[in-house]
Amino acid sequence: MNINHTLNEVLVRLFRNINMIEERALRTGEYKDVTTNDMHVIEAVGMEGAKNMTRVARSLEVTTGTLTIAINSLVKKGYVDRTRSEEDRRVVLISLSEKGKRAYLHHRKFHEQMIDSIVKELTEEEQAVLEKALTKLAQFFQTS
Amino acid sequence: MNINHTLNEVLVRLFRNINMIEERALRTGEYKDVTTNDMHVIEAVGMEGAKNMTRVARSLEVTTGTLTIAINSLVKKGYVDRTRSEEDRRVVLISLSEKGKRAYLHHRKFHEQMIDSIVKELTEEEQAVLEKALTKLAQFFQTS
DNA sequence: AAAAATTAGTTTGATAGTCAAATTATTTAC
DNA sequence: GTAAATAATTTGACTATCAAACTAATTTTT
Repeated sequence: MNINHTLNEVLVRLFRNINMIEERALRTGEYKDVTTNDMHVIEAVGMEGAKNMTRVARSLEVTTGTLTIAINSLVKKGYVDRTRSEEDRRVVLISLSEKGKRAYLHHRKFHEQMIDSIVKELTEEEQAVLEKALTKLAQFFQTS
Repeated sequence: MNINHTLNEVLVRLFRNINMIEERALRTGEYKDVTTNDMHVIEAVGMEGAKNMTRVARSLEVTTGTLTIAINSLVKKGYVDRTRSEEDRRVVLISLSEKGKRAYLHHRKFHEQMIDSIVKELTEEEQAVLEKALTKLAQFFQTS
């Protein structure tokens, strides 16, 4: 009961504030103009060369219309390059610009620091336990 | 490295999908018309009698203008009652209607089930580790 | 090879959520 | 009793989202 209560408190606070928290941590210096949403798009576009709109939209679980709007803004801000495919001229290829790649790595570093700050306090056994618990949590969400 | 990677994967997935997931779980039956945002407002209004706009807005970290919009919608949907204070007629008091209270409890039950489904799979030692890790995570967010 | 169907992406029209700044109504301070 | 402060709402602007209409290009059918 007590542990449940504490866990619930922590989880509720994390869930409620997660976007705000992450945004606050990420929107610094060079990346002031990147929203959390922009960052998710940047992550989905990824570092491994160009992807088409449909593929990225599907991975983000939004419509291509929604992605078009997001990409318009990211192109204007200079994080994403957009070109038409030569093989199939219906297809639009999007990829990260140099600035976009820097933002991607900045974001990834934030995540790595976050994980490190947790893991470094735990023994190996404890780490294994944590992994098990989080996997359970992810499963709960997938099936409910 | 390996554990770090797994932890990152799980956390990233949880963070990215948290709103969608919670919304899907909550918008059922009687509560089809409640958005995640509505639910956060309902939670902030709470069960312990009337609160004024400024107080609730501050606890949600939004402007009172934003809260006014949200409350307009929740009043229209029947989840929140709005009255003017008699002592100070500038003040607007908001509280949960009966329907609002039911929605609040529905939401809390979701969280409790979630916590139970995690905790019941873990030994007491394991529970302690999870709590420790999540507390660290919350601390990381508070200081970064 | 022309017409029809499909596919990729954009645009449009609608809704929700957000903020800053202007406005209204009321209370407090001098 | 006027001025200042406070509480809330309204306004105007922006982002995010979807479904549906639309445009352009490719593939399939006949």
